[in-house]
Amino acid sequence: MAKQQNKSRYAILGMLSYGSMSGYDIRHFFEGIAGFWSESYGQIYPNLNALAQEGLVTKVVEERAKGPTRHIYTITEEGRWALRQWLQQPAEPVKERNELLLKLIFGASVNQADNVAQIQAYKVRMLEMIGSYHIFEAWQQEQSNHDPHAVFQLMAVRHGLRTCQAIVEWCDECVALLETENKG
Amino acid sequence: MAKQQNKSRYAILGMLSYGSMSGYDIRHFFEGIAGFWSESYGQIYPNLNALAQEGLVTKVVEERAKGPTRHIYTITEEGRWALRQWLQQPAEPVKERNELLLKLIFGASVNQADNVAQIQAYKVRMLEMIGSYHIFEAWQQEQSNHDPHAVFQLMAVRHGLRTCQAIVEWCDECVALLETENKG
DNA sequence: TAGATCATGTAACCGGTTACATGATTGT
DNA sequence: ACAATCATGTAACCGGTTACATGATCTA
Repeated sequence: MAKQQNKSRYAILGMLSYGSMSGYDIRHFFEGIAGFWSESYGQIYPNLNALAQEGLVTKVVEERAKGPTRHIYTITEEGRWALRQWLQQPAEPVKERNELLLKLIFGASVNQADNVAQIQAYKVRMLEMIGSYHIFEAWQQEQSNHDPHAVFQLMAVRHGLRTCQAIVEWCDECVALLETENKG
Repeated sequence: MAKQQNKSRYAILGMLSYGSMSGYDIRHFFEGIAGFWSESYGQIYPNLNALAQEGLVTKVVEERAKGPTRHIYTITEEGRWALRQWLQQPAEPVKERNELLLKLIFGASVNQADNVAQIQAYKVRMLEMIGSYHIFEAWQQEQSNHDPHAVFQLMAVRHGLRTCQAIVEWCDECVALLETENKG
């Protein structure tokens, strides 16, 4: 059980529920959504073919006067059904594997400076992400309010903001912790 | 570049920097640390052998009167050096793939109730994790204060606590967001 | 004219999980 | 007697990334 997951399938299917698009478009959406999901071409194109063969999506080759040919995929009724089915299953917990945390619990093997550097770098990355989340949030707010996907995208952004902010505070706590440790 | 990572190697090496132990012990530590890292036997035992062949660890078979034989591994000086080398490299950012968030951005395809259920289940899991973090925190506080690893373990726990708490707040925000959406 | 972007795809590789096999010991 | 835990290991599988191949078009 819990075998044969292939979440890429559903990530692709879900994107096509937004509207018809190409594999290239799908890739870009996830790149833009900054953080919580990623898909590589090596996963997208083969899955798109499989999905088409199973009748969950249809494919139209768009020959254009200028620019390379685009393969536009459209979700079918069966596809929407399969997506809904998956959406209703409880999301399985993320198996985290946080390298920073792993390095930190072995922190006794290195200097305090090494540990602080590691934490500071993490904090910088979080601040950068907060910045891009803010940009997305602002951009999204001034978009059409009638977009049914808007609320859900806002949720994703808020998730990123809240967790990143929590981690920034945690970074400060850690550095303080190391400093008192060194003094006492 | 960035190829050939195999973080399991270093997770194992790091554990052995705490003290000599068996593959079974290593597995259990990560299970207990609740959340931020996991290792399976299918990864531990082969890696332990490879590490031994490279001279980064040594192996002693402990024949016991009672109970199965244990293979106790000890980190060598070369092993400590390799570990330190890795610890000093900046931790590469976690590639998140959060299924809950993925499901949520496709939330327009299902009922409000489905989305709320998904979020509530997530919240429950977070509250459970907060509970186990609190237990670990309390247990750890009353342990020997002279353990050089204690601060670092505390950091890991604090990380878990802060992020989980942030997510709990986020869950409430999301449910509120959905409710106003439905009314307005 | 060189480099970035658009666009599709495949092959190789690999980290990691799951499931299975085996067997002793301890607790109920 | 049965289940759980202790303990080590392997084989199969697979999801996913990286790197490579190809070629058009747009821009500096």
